Amino acid sequence: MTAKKWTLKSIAAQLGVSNATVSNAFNRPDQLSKQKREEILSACHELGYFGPNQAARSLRKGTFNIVALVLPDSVEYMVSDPVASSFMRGVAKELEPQGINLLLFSGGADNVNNIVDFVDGFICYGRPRNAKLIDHLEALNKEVVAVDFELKGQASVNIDNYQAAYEVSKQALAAFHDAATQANVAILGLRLLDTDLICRVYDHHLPKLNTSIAHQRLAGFRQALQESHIALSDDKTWNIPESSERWARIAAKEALNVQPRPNVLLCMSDLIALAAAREALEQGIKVPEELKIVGFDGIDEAQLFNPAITTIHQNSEAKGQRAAELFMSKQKQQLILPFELKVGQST
Amino acid sequence: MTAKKWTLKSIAAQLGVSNATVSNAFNRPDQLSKQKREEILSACHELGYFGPNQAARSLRKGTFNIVALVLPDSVEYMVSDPVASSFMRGVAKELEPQGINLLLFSGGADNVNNIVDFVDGFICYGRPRNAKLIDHLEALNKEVVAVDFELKGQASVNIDNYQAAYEVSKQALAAFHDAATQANVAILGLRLLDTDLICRVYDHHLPKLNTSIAHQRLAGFRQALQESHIALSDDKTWNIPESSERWARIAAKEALNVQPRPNVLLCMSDLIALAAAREALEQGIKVPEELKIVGFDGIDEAQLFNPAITTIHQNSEAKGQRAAELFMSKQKQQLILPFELKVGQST
DNA sequence: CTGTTAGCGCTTTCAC
DNA sequence: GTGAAAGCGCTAACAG
Repeated sequence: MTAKKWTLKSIAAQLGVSNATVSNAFNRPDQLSKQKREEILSACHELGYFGPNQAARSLRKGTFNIVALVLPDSVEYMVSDPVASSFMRGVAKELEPQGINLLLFSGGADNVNNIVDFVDGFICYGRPRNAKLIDHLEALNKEVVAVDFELKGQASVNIDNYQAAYEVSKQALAAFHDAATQANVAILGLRLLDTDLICRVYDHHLPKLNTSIAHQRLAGFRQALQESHIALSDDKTWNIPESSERWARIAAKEALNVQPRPNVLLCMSDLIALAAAREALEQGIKVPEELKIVGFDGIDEAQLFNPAITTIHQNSEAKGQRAAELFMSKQKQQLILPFELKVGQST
Repeated sequence: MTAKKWTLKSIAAQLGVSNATVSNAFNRPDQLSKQKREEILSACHELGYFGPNQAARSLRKGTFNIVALVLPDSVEYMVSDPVASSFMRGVAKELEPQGINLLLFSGGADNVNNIVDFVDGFICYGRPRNAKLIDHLEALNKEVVAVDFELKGQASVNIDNYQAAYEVSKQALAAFHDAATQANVAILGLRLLDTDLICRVYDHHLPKLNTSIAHQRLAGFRQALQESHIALSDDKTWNIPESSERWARIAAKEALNVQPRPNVLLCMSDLIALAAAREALEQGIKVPEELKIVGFDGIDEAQLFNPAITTIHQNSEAKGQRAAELFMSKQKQQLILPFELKVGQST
């Protein structure tokens, strides 16, 4: 016996009251006596009417209790990244108690037309891969919070990636200060280029540095190198399209095969640093004696690794919470969150 | 200049055609000439009308292109689990190309009222923590796919957890076959009990074994022990509420402090097995010589660990894909997926 | 406190 | 091919 499909109207008729009364019973307790309200609610429960249809309600009110979480790329890329996961956890932690649900959306899409009419707004985690989508989001007439990048006229949450990268590379280079050996640096970059390829990033490939985290970090690395008078030839920077063990291994192999072999690896994520460290150890290269490695993010696995990876720790969960708060407050603020240099045994 | 907010009606007026014509231009190409259609579409684009409002359209049609992914517990618990993430990746991989979006929903909720009117159905990853929700989902008049558990009258995707647990524990016990030493087994269980506590699972705590994966695995472990004539006293099984390093460590500590110390640890997830292995190594216990450890799931990290964890590998991504396929096909099938015993160095 | 009603933006049937 | 109109299920304003 499939339950009869009630509507507010039909249930009102059944109960012998007007539909406004039923609506009020569910939405505006102050509009009717407490007793009547409970009478109605329990009668509805009895009959199997669980409240006003949310789609219709939303159409009327224009609010949805759904927030779209826009991921940098397709949903499937993202979920494997522990940093992104922590971020999501933070967002959910803040939104769930408010009865707000999360809709996952791919940053690879051209536009948000399919979902824009179902959501109250967007939290955008990282610069979407599809540039069209960015324009679209800027033009949008809905609440938007950008995380780890900036969106004209919209709120944002960031850390100072430039400064963080600067500090962590300083740390990596410190050992060479008074030593006989010269630092020989390679950079394993994450999404420096808009491509799916693992490849070297020659200067002529690289567009003008923008506000993406990859470019900011690169600028920080370079600044540190420059201050230490260390040259970085333009065939010593790699692009990795995705923060995964497999891809990072390949890039690490390439970098470690260069002669003379680099003795410093600046990595744009801990996952990359870990992969590089594993590769090095497998090749019998001693870390940190023969090779110093730094990462970025501060994931648990990198701290548990032996040697623990020197890195920039950022609290992704807190970042998610702040982003959600910002979303709900509707303030168009630009938040800069703190980070922390964590010195491990890998430098 | 915020774009004027067009509606189908207003745009039709603007273009001097009827609203049916505009609607058809977007939804039913066969209802008007190709030329007229393109005329209309490009005029709309020009004016900044991106197509019919999806909320209104859904209200009318009753379809949404949104699927709710119901997680076992709050969204924040789940995202950190690599197995769950792979599953999600599989689902997304299948749904995204179809233009179907994923709405995340917490299995801790009482009911799906807040979202049921926005989605075409539910993919339910693991038995929801809240039992009320389960009843609700069974009664629902929408497409539902249950994963890693069963839901009366609904489609489902599973592996044979009982058999898998049986096989992996056989493997753990193999070494004791002709050896002088007796196997001394402890079980680190995942969500055996409906509680947030880390605690021993005495027989009188444990409800009748049900179809949840934890109970199925426990039954498989026990069967293997029984066949090998190994007693398992009822104070040697632990409940861990969540598959995380931190919680698992605590349980592992407890288990390893028991005198005489167990020499076999049957763990219900790789994350737990990893935590146990780390704890053991820190205590100077040799794995596998003094302690054999097996896990469950087959995550990368456990394979990269030294010693590699013996485990049951299941392809979570494929599981997600199959679940999504099943959802779209609307068949009420019960799928059983294969698994694979992976023998590492931990046994 | 209750009942009536307009209308959120759309799809679809029906007559033209 | 087009246009008029009903209605998806609801909320909120308004009059009683």
